[in-house]
Amino acid sequence: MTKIKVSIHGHEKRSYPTSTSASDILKDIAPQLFNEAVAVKVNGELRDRETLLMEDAEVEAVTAASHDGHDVLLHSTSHLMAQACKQLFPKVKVTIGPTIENRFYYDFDVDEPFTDEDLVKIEDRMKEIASEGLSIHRQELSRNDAMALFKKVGESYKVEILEDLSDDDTISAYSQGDFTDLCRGPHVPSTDFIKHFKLLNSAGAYWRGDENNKMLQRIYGTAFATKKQLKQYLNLLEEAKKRDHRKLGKELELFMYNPLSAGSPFFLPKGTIIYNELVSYIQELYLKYGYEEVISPQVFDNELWRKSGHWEHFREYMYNFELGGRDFGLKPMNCPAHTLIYSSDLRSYRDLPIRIADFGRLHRYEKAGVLSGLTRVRSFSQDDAHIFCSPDQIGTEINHLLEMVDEVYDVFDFGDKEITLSTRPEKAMGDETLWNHAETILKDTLEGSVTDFNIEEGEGAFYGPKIDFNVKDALGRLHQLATIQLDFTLPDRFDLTYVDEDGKEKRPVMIHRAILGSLERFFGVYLEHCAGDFPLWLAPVQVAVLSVSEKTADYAEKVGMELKNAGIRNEVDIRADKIGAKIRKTELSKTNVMLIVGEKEAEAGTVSLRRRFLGDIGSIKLTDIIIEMKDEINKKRRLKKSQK
RNA sequence: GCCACCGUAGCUCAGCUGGUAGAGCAGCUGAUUUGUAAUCAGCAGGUCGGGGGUUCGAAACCCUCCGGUGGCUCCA
Repeated sequence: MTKIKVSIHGHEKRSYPTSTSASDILKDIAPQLFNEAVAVKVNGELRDRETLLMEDAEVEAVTAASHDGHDVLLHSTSHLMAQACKQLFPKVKVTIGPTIENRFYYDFDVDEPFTDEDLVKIEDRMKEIASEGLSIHRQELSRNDAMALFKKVGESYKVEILEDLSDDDTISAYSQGDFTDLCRGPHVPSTDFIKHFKLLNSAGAYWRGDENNKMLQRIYGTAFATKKQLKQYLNLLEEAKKRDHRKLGKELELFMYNPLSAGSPFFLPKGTIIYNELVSYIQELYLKYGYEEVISPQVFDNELWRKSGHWEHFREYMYNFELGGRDFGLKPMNCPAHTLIYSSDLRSYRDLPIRIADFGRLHRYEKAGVLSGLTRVRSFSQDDAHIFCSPDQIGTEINHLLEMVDEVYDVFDFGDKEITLSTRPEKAMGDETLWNHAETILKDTLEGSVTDFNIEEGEGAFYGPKIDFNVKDALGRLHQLATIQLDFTLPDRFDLTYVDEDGKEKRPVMIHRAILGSLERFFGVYLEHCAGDFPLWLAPVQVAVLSVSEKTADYAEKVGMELKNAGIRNEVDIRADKIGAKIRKTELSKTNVMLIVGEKEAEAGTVSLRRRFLGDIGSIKLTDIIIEMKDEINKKRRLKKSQK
């Protein structure tokens, strides 16, 4: 019998007969890992634990604690759900059941949509099957055999999937008890590895995401290796619900909606203060980074949109109307307007780069079903700007932008960010040399100034490559905010030129960029990130002045007036309530600073300072606290988590 | 747009299988004059999302419209 040499990372090499399973080797070399391993990696490739080894190999135990292992567990849980579902509803047809971040789903073709009670039933059945400890087997088969197998059991979606595969593909099916599913795997060795899971919700989903296809019923669920992790994840979902910007927006009176303009938020006085602070912060940066802000029209003759290509590509999202025999469109983007500004004058290479910024209101007719809070709206504005530059200025501009993005995310306390460079797609337009030139510059610039970034080949826009920034919020969720997109087609469409050193007309490159992105969406994301606890510079009410009794009402008013004169937004509460009640009310409004004034303070000309998360701090001179607050506001300091 | 669920007072919600609406908070009025997360009492407040239908009778059942929520391929 041939022997193979196998090692488990961190352990010595040992010899085994060929066709020994990874499982047996694990058991032999590292029994403690054997118990935990949901799968193995053989020479770095993720495999079932029962994989038979045919040659020398390096084997790694994969536990559910690792990302890969968790993925295997999630995927196996989706199979378990499909099995339970088939048992309870024999008529359902299974389709696909992949894993997503911390969750899995499975789509079923079923006559009646699932009810909440159905989910409970399915979950209960899953628990039963799990505890049976059915072993999970992989079998590889030819495409024809697989087709025959799934045809026989009436799983037409699996047959459809098989039709798309080629004869050369390795085709595998996994079985557990009475359930067999077409699946690439790998899976956990048996159903009792699946202990801590929960079904979350169900929803309709089109087969292959195409609205022309049949509507399937999708069930989402999650699973973890330990009860504690599952609980943590469920807590995270709870926390997310608590700080949902729609809920906070209502509670803190920041914005509202009305059915008469669905998808278009009304910013209330408090929300408007925040919105305007965001805008003026960005305007400060425009001064620093050399941008020129403009205000451009809201409505254009559709001739503009035909020329820009929006009519062709974006028409279904545009608000259009006819007046006086002319067709008009409400602008969904600022870029065409900015090209008109650019071409309104003769431009020299000495003028470049020209950076035109615009907070113009944009309107896009989003489908009714996709509207959501501030994150998906029909009316919004962006911290939008277009940079017109020569091809050899691209690198400098990108560096400039990376610096700006860093500065902004630091102010808003977004620690981690993920950067993605998307390159030339197949249906790209524009000069290929220019594409290559630009991509090289983008790559080099990113490499020079950023520690880490992903490249997504072929994911760029048809008009140019782009860099996207995803930030992680306080709950670890990713949000795409900033984007930098090169555009090689719009300058062509509008025949934009500049006169170069050699006296010849050249084509500028256009860079679309936004840092906060949509202000509305950013507002929502940031509101959830800070859970409504705004730093002082953004807080709609920066100070609440509370009188202990009506005896000090006049003094409280005086304090409020002095704050106002110092430019500090404040509210004075002189109602005949007990101080405890006023404090409670103010705490619930998440107001950062409270100044409590009683007779002692009135006599001494001081205020008693109470800060959110810190509580009673004690008496302090009003002039001193004003200086401190002004400093905190000017420096845009934020309350650190550690201060809580 | 499509599927499911939801829409009751300003807010959060109760209202069982149909018998013509209720609580807490907020609001208003009065009393209390208060020292770091809720003082007491009284009053007022609702086309039960809109429209249509079934019924002796509809917040509840049916239809329809409006709005909201979760979703609608990071591949078997």
